[in-house]
Amino acid sequence: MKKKIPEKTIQRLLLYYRYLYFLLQQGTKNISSKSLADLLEIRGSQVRKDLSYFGRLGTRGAGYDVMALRDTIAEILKIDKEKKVCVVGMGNLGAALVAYKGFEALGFKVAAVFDISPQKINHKIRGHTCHDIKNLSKIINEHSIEVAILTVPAEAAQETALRLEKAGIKAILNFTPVKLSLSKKVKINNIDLAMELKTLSFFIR
Amino acid sequence: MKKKIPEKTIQRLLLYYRYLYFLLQQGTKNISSKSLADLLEIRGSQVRKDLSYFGRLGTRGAGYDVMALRDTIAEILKIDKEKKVCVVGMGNLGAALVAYKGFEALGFKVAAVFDISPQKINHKIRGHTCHDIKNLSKIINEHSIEVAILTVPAEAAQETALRLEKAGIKAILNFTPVKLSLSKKVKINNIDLAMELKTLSFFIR
DNA sequence: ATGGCTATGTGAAATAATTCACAAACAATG
DNA sequence: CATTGTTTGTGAATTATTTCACATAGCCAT
Ligand SMILES: NC(=O)c1ccc[n+]([C@@H]2O[C@H](COP(=O)([O-])OP(=O)(O)OC[C@H]3O[C@@H](n4cnc5c(N)ncnc54)[C@H](O)[C@@H]3O)[C@@H](O)[C@H]2O)c1
Ligand SMILES: NC(=O)c1ccc[n+]([C@@H]2O[C@H](COP(=O)([O-])OP(=O)(O)OC[C@H]3O[C@@H](n4cnc5c(N)ncnc54)[C@H](O)[C@@H]3O)[C@@H](O)[C@H]2O)c1
Repeated sequence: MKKKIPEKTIQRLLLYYRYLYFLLQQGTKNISSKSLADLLEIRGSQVRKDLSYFGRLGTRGAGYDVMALRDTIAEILKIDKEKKVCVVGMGNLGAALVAYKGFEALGFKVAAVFDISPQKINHKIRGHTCHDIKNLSKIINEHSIEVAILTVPAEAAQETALRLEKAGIKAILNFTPVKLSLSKKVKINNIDLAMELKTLSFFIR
Repeated sequence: MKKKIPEKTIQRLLLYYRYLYFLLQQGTKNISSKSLADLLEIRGSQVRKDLSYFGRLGTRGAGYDVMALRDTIAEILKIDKEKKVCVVGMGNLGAALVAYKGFEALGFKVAAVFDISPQKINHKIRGHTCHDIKNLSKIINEHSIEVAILTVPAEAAQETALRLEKAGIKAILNFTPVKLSLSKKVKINNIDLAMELKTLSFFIR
C-alpha cells in the first residue's frame, strides 16, 4: 500500500457511491465486484483494485456489504462533511449552477455568489443574494469558503482567479476556456464544454 | 503511422487550436513545439507526438507556421464544417448552454431545442423557439442533426436517450448524472459536474 | 556552398493504468 | 466439520500514454 491514488480511481469511487446509494434504496444488501462493475460497464478487477487502495472492504466469497461500502466511500470522499463553495459570475451558467441540487447531494453548500454588475449585486438570484466582487476576500474568509466555481467571461477569468487565490481559495472549478496561471498550491479543474462537444463529434463517422 | 489516435490527443489538438488562433491575432508567425508546450504547461515532445499522427506539419530548425498549423488542425477536427446540434431539455442548464457562443466558434450550430413542458413549447428561449419533444424525430431528420446535448431531469434521461437514438442521433453530450444504456453505435460523452467538483475537492489538503 | 545551429519527427525507454489470473478467505451445505 | 463453490485482494502481465534522446532536415550567416 502507500501508493498514490489515481484521479480516475476517485472519479469511479463517486460512481460506485451513486450506484450503491441507489441499490440500497432498492433494498439490495450485498453486491459482488462483478455485478457492480457490470452496471458501470467496466471490469470487476477494476472495482476491486480501486477499493483496495483503501483497505479490505469486502468479504471473500460474499462480496461487499452495500451500506458499509457506501458509507466508507462517503467517508473517503468526505461526502459526509459539508464543504462550502462560492460561485463567481452569476450569468447564464452561474445561475444555472447555483440551482443545481446535485452538488448538495455530494456535500457541497453554495455559501456565497458574486458578480461585478450593478444589475446583479444585492439582487436575489435563485435564492442567493449576489455579493459585490469587491467583498470577495472578506466574505470568503468569514464563511471559510475553500472552493470556487468560476463562471465569469473569459476576459475576466485570469484576473478573477488571482483574486480568488489571494482570498485564500484552495480549489477552482473553471468553466472559462482560459488556462489559468496560479501558484501550484491552488488546485484547478477545467470544464471545457465546447471542447467536450468537439471531441465527441470528432469520433462519430 | 496508421495508429489509433488517442482521445487525449484530440483534446490537446483543440487546445493547440485555441492558442494558435490567439497567437495569430497577436501577429505571431512561427512557433516551436517547446514554446507552444510551455503555454500549456506540457512537454514539447508531447506536442510533436500529437501532431505527428497527422503528418509532418513542421519545419526542422524553424518550428511550425502558426497559420498553416491552425488551419490544418481546423481541418482535422472539421471545425471548418458546420455541425448541427440540438438541445433537449430547456431548463436552467439547457437555457444557459444555448446562449453559449463558444460552441459556434468550434463549428457547432444549435439547430433546434426541445422540451416537454407546455410552458416552454412554442415559446422563444434565448432566440430559439422551443419544440415539442413529440416532434423530435421529424425535426432531427429535417435538419440532419447528428449531435444532441441532453439536459433533461435525471428521471427522464434514459427514456429520452432512447428516443434520440431512434431518431438517428450519432452522439450525445450527456449532462445528467445517469449512465445511459444505448447501442455501441451512439457515442456518448458524460459531463458530470458534481463529480468534477468532488474530485477537485478531494485533492485539496 | 559550407558549417554551425536549431528544432522536428520518431523509435526506444519510462511511466501509468488496466486487466489477468490465481491463491487464499469465507460462505453455504449437508 | 469437511467439502464445495464463490469472490476477494493482489502481484504479474498487458496495454496505453508520456517522455527521452538523438539522427537528421532545413535555416542562416559568412
Ligand atoms: N453559458 C454557457 O453555457 C457556457 C458554457 C461553457 C462555458 N462557459 C463560460 O462560462 C463563462 C460564463 O458564461 P455565461 O454564458 O454565464 O456568461 P454571462 O455573460 O451570462 O455571465 C457572466 C457573468 O459574469 C459577470 N462578471 C463579469 N466580469 C466579472 C468580474 N470581474 N467579477 C465577477 N463577475 C463578473 C457578469 O456581470 C455576468 O453576470 C464564460 O467564460 C463562458 O465562456 C459558458
Ligand atoms: N443546473 C445545473 O447546473 C446542472 C448541473 C449539472 C447537471 N445537471 C443535470 O442537467 C439536467 C437538467 O438540469 P436543470 O437544472 O436544467 O433542470 P431543470 O429542471 O431546470 O430543466 C429540465 C428541463 O427538462 C424538461 N423536461 C423534462 N422532461 C423532459 C422530457 N422527457 N423531454 C424533454 N424535456 C423534458 C423540463 O420541462 C425542464 O425544462 C439534470 O439531469 C441535472 O441533473 C444540471
